[in-house]
Amino acid sequence: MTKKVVRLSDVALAAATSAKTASRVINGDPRVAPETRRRVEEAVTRLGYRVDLLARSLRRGVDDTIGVIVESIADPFFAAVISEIELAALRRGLNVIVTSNRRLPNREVAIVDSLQQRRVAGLIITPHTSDLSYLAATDTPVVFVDRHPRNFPADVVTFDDRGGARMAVRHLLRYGHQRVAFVSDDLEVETSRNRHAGYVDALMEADLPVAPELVATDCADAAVARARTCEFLDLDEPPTAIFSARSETSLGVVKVLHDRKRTDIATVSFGDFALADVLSPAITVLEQSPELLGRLAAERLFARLDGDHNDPVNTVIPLRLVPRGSGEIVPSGGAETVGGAGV
Amino acid sequence: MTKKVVRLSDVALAAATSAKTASRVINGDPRVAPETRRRVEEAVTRLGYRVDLLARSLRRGVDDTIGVIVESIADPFFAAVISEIELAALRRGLNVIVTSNRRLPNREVAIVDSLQQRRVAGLIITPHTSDLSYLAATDTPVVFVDRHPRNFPADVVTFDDRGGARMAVRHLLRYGHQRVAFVSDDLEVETSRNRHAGYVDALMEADLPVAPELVATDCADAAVARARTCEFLDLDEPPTAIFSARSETSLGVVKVLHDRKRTDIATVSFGDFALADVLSPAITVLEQSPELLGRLAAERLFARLDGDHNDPVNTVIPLRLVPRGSGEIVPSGGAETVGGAGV
DNA sequence: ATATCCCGTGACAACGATTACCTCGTCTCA
DNA sequence: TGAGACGAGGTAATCGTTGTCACGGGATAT
Repeated sequence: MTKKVVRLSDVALAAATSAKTASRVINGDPRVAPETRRRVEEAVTRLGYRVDLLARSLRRGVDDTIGVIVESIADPFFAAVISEIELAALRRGLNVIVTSNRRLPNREVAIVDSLQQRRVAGLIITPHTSDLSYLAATDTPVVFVDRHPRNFPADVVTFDDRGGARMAVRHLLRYGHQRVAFVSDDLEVETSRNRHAGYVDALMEADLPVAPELVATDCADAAVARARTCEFLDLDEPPTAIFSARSETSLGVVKVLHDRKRTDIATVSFGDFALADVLSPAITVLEQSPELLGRLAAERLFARLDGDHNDPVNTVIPLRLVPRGSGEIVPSGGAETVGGAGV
Repeated sequence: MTKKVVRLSDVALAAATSAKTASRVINGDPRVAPETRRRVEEAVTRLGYRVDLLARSLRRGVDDTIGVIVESIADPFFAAVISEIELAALRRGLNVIVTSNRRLPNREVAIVDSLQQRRVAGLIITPHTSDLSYLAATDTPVVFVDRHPRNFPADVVTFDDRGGARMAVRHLLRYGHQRVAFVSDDLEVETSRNRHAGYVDALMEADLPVAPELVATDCADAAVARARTCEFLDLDEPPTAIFSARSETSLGVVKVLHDRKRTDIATVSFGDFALADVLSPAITVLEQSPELLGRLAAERLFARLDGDHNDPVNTVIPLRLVPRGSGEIVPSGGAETVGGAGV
């Protein structure tokens, strides 16, 4: 029933040498006589020997694995990040263990612990809300992506959330909008907070008030974003433009605008998404490359693995506004209707 | 610099007992005196002890981990599958190692080996093209998802690809289409093959010929699908309907139809995708639930882990056609134009 | 000619936890 | 009262691999 697993000692026996020498061959140690090497290699292939990575890692003290923690694996944004990290790891011969915190703070800590208990070589984390500062006392290299960790300095790779949001809202204002709505996730999440700040920045610059009824910061998913967008449209003075701070929420906003045939309302999305360019109007987006985020994070981590002991590095990726139509719509209806041409 | 890690023996020492007893407490063995248990627990928290999972797994012979292999982590379909598997694993206290084969046959085998070398408790695999039949001789439980393995029986969870495709094409034929194009990935991939078979089934039933110029089976991604769709439209006798066998290709098809303002061409997509219901016309799809696929696969694997030794089970998930508009468009232009009303 | 060094090799311990197997009282029931 | 059962706990072996150290012998240095 249970197959007997081939051990290194079996190989050694078959090759008429010691386990240690067999180990040398396996690990490419040059100090082995050609003839001996040949015998070991022959035995390895004949017996179908394969290293027990658990035993090796236990002995070595570290595992050839990096742990990645994101918020949700199913989110296309994080999926792309992960995929890129995996590719980078593959090139370096490292395995990747992916986990998601699902926004549960205690799970976040549990995952980090569990990965450390596996002796991962390094970690790439999208921090949620937990205080992970105890990681600083550990010798596990950690790189944070998309958000900063709380209470301690570390390598971080983020987007220019605030600047990007400011740019997006400025863009809308330039087209004459006065009532720009803001849709985002909870401000507890750093990215949302920063994007909100950028939104406020742009309004302040233009001496426009921040209208509370136009700010929805509880959109954890597209469904909530839909509901909030409906509420916006039902206001006495509805917004003439909507800035969605996340592609997930953009899906909700766009859905409602189309259902209600209110595609006269301008829209800019923080983050591109599939088909954004196919809709009519096509959606103007702030393009952020999750692939780049993943790649830079992996590079940073690898540098640490290679012994880089310099101060933490803060990498900020700039964003690009891609005008496609929805963000270049000029205001109509609303307040203007009163004294204007009407519909 | 390097932190000294707390070992079980340190805990035992602090609790004035033996490593074995400390181990008993850690593992919830009931045969420990309350007082001793308390001392150990106190020592554990005070010293911040955490099990070395590598050592534990080495000794136990298996790791509390399941390995998942998909084609691409970035693909929303697989991302959803993975996410669901991870959730199921979480509930069972198992870790998940996710890897992608990236369609490289040799990488596929390498990954399986590497996971086995980690002594994973089980595997969930989307097989690509490699012969993995050697897994049958292993005692690692394996569940295949989305496709069947080559050359050996095993637990498999798939969708009703052929039946679904047949249903979709029948649906189009019912609306009067005579020239239905087929867009898919390489037929080397089993799902594509089955969906193509379903397409042929439906045409044969209706005594319609399979026109080679309307069949594109090389669409590995949306970009190729776009190119092929363009070619379709440029034919002397273009199709009046397109059946896209994968949501990834659907993105390409839809993009071209919109760019060229040819939304008069009917479309059905195998697989739903974000915003499919927002486009105009909204896209008629065969709804397949990657979440369900993931859940069922996990359940199957867990059953095996729990000692189920019955014959392999073949689970086929039925599909549902969701009419949204694009699949209910009646033919126009093309051959009809000759004797018809014209545009 | 003797000391030194390197090469190829192997014996042995250690990585950290668990399992198999005992010991030693105390309790229960005949 | 004696025998077995049971509870609590300990000792030593083991999981498979690799780092440490030692060793014999030929080559090189002095």
